[in-house]
Amino acid sequence: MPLDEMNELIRKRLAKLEELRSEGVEPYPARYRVEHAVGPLVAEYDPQSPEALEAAGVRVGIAGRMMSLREMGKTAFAHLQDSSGRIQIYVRLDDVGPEVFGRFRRFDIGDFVGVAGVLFKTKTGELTVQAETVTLLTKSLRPLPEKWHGLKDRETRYRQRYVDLVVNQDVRELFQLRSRLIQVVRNFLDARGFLEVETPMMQPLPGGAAARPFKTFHHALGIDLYLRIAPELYLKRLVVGGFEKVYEINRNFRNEGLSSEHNPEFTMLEFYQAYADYRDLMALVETMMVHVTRELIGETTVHHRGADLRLEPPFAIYTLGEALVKVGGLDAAVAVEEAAARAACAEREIPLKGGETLALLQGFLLDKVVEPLLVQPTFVVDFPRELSPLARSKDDEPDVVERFEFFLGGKEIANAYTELNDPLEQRARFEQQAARRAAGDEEAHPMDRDFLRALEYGMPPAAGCGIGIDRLVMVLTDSPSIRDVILFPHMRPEGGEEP
RNA sequence: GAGCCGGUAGCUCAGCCUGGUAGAGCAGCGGGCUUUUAACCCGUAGGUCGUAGGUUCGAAUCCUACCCGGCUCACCA
Repeated sequence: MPLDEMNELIRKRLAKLEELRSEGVEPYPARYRVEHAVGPLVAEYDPQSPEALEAAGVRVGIAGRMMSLREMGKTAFAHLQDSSGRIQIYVRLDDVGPEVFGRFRRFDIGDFVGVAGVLFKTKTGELTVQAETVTLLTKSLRPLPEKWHGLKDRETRYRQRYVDLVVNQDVRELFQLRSRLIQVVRNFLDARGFLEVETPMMQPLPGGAAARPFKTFHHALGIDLYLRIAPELYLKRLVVGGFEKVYEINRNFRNEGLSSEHNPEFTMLEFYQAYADYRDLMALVETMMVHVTRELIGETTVHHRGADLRLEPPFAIYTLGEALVKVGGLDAAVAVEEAAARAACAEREIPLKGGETLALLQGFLLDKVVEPLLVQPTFVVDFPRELSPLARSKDDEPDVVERFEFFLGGKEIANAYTELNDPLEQRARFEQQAARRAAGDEEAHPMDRDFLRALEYGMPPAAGCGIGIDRLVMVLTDSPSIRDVILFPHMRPEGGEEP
């Protein structure tokens, strides 16, 4: 038995389990008829007066995990928790009889219990189920963390999220909010005629972003495959195919460092709209952000790291150059001169290898200097073409692309651009990237001939946008680490564990 | 990858500086208590002090290496 730590507490519970079993009580019954969820019961009956409750004689049947226990000789109080809430139960020898009461005395905190009984209010006014019978539904063998201080150890909380969820209500609520966020976003896009699609997460060529991919091998085909770093090139193929509004919400995988803002797999929303440009998507993102915030927070102000984020349109818009100078407080020359940008990087102790272009230096400065300052909702537009191999240039300024990034709470939340749909131009961009790759830049975008073929058939003018769901949840829930918004964040495996 | 901080009972923590062989609360166990709610009262049990070495008569405590986690930095355009 893999109960590795056969400590005294677990042995005691195993002994109780065997006792109950020997008395004919099945400690792991297959099913139980649950009549009521706890939350709605509390909502409906807690406002009622004790007298009204008694007169009504409301019979209920509930089930849940026992989270506390106060035994008093011939009676006991406990709290039962189900996914909708928590309610007190009152078990009395005279009500349930000696046999059931004797069994109940061997129930433990953490056990799943079914209770049938009548609602009443205690002296202190707490809505309570006076049990007529109690049924063991699952015997718990491991003790839960302490009732008062709970589970605080971050490592245990992340590794054993199931315990974290049992014990910490705020954690349950956070992940419920995350789920609702995705639902709200789906509804938002569905209502505007977008089609949700699924594209490959295993790709022969990892494209659509610049990042190191995870590599795997398909035995039957005898080929290497890469876990996708972005769905972009497949979603655009669908626009070629005639789906004018598409989106996908799912995981991207990047084989890079872990930090409070990076998990190797993370959730992206990407959406594409034909006949729209990046300005149209800016308006859409602005509307979406306000809508999502209202739906989830109930107002348009979000408290995040001590600041009040006001999600009220119109959001600020800066060009990259303006952001560097006006927000970042950098010398105006960094907008146009490589030497000035280089000097600014050196001043901020941003490590350089030498030979960086103005565009690359500006990218560094945006990330390091400006991004943390973009706390209120802000769009930054006009990125150098060099940093955006899949984006369309501006007609009057070919070295700049029609692109925006959206920042909130000092984090990059969204990245969008008018898509490059000129197949000849796209081929030339890929060739530039290939040259960089040949020069040793492993993150230069790979040449994707099938994608070019698709563009050659013709992709209508379109714009696309990616939104980092994890980071958005971090902002909305004021979470300091991405691990707090991912149910099972990646960690180094524990040593000596079974498969 | 580097620096700093942490790892002691199931959980939350103290003890470490100033070495003498481990403590509290909760949870557990036994007893009492038929409206308690951090229930209460009496009693009781529970530990490879992250791992492995070293120094020492003696190590949770000092030293070294390693493991795991957190934070910061680097990396991540």
